[in-house]
Amino acid sequence: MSNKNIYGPQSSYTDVDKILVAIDCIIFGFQDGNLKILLFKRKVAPFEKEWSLIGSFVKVSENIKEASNRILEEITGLKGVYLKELRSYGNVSRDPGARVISIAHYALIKIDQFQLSTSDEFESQWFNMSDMPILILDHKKMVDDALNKLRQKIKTQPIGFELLNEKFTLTELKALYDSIYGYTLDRGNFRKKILGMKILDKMEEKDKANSKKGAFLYKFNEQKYKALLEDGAKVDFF
Amino acid sequence: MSNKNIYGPQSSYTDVDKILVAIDCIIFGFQDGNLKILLFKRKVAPFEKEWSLIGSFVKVSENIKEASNRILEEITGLKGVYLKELRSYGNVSRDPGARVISIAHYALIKIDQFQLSTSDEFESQWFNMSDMPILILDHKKMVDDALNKLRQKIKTQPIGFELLNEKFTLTELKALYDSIYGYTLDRGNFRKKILGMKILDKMEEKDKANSKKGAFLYKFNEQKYKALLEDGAKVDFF
DNA sequence: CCAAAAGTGTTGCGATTACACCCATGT
DNA sequence: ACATGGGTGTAATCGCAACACTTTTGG
Repeated sequence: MSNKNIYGPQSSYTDVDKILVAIDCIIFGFQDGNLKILLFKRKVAPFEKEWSLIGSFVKVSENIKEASNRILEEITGLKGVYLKELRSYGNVSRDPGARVISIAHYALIKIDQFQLSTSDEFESQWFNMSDMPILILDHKKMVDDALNKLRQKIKTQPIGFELLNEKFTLTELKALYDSIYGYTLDRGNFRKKILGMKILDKMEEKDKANSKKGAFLYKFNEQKYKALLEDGAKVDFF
Repeated sequence: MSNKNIYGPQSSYTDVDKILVAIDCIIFGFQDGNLKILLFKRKVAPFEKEWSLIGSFVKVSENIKEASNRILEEITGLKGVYLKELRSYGNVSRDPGARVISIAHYALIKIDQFQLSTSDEFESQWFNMSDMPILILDHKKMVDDALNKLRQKIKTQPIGFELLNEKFTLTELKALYDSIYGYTLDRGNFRKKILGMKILDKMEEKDKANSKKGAFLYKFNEQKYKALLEDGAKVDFF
């Protein structure tokens, strides 16, 4: 058995293959009770007029984290967006144009604070998860994987707030969970549990957009949440 | 704002950077009640005689999954090993030798079925997690991340069995969880819960290695486990 | 006979579920 | 006054942690 390809005596940095590395972003948003995804229509061949995720190649001189943030900022104009690595997609044949390894990332965006790039270079559109168009390459698989990751992660980490405005009602928060999970939680139990965690600050104001009575607005309190974790409490959202 | 770097009209496959892509493997094992990791001593500069993970560069002609399996087979001689992507490590300065993006993978191995490669090209050794040596580059970070991933994943997926022989005692299984979590579970509650799931088949034989009375051997039954999932049961190990 | 590991039983508490019920208010 | 969404209360149930108890057998 030869170990020729493993790091070791024979290995060097000069006689090995270099490969194109890309970042593709699954951008999630939430509006009107629906989880949404931001997609882009390609204006040139190949795949002209087809829908896809947004992405870019990684430069030799930039970190992966820098590359992913660069893309998101160029598209949304927002800095400090919630952005995490999903996983890599590295099949030889995944992109007929060239051997490209894509490291997919997913982002959670507050749609209200977001406005599409004024540049008209790209045609972009928010889609409900339920009526997404066909996507190029393996982008559909990336979206499916990202949604599963989101479902899993939102159970144990307070990331739902990344999709809502700073101030939100409990009804909105529950609607967010409902739309991500794809089924309906119990109203009463939801508010008891979430309020019981004491990581939300109640505002004075009410939001009367959806009811005559009006619903109190809340803010996520990161300090209280971190204090919880320090205490070694097991934090489980729904 | 320029979108020059984003996929689009100006983008092409020819005028962008190519980068070295590597796989590094965190190889876990379990023996004598201890979670262990397989490390390798480099025999040449740079980092001569220092400990590191095993790895290799990805070839243009091979899928990432193929590359990771190739590495593991060359080292362990085993096929079909449990092997999953951890995440990518892509800082520009992580490897002083060159810009290398590493996609770390972690493997779970049944140590008893494993024997070190007869080749003496590499010096390798199993270490308890508690007395690992200093590792090169960002390999320590990779190991820490892999351990956290393992702790998290073993709570919801039946992957512990990958580290044990096909037949094992409940005491061994509990010791595995203990060593991964770093604290001790209650004996009685552990066996009640795991047996209650009905995904283990009890053998006729007993293992008398660790007690006069002898402990029954069990096998993981994948079919029963999958049936559980089909039923939509929420499966939680400890 | 007794130490030591394997295996079983019991009890109480806290979290979760599935509801039912009140509140405020714009039309 | 009533429909509608907001907000609260409660009883039954489940799961789990803690801990005590029994069984087996080699030395």
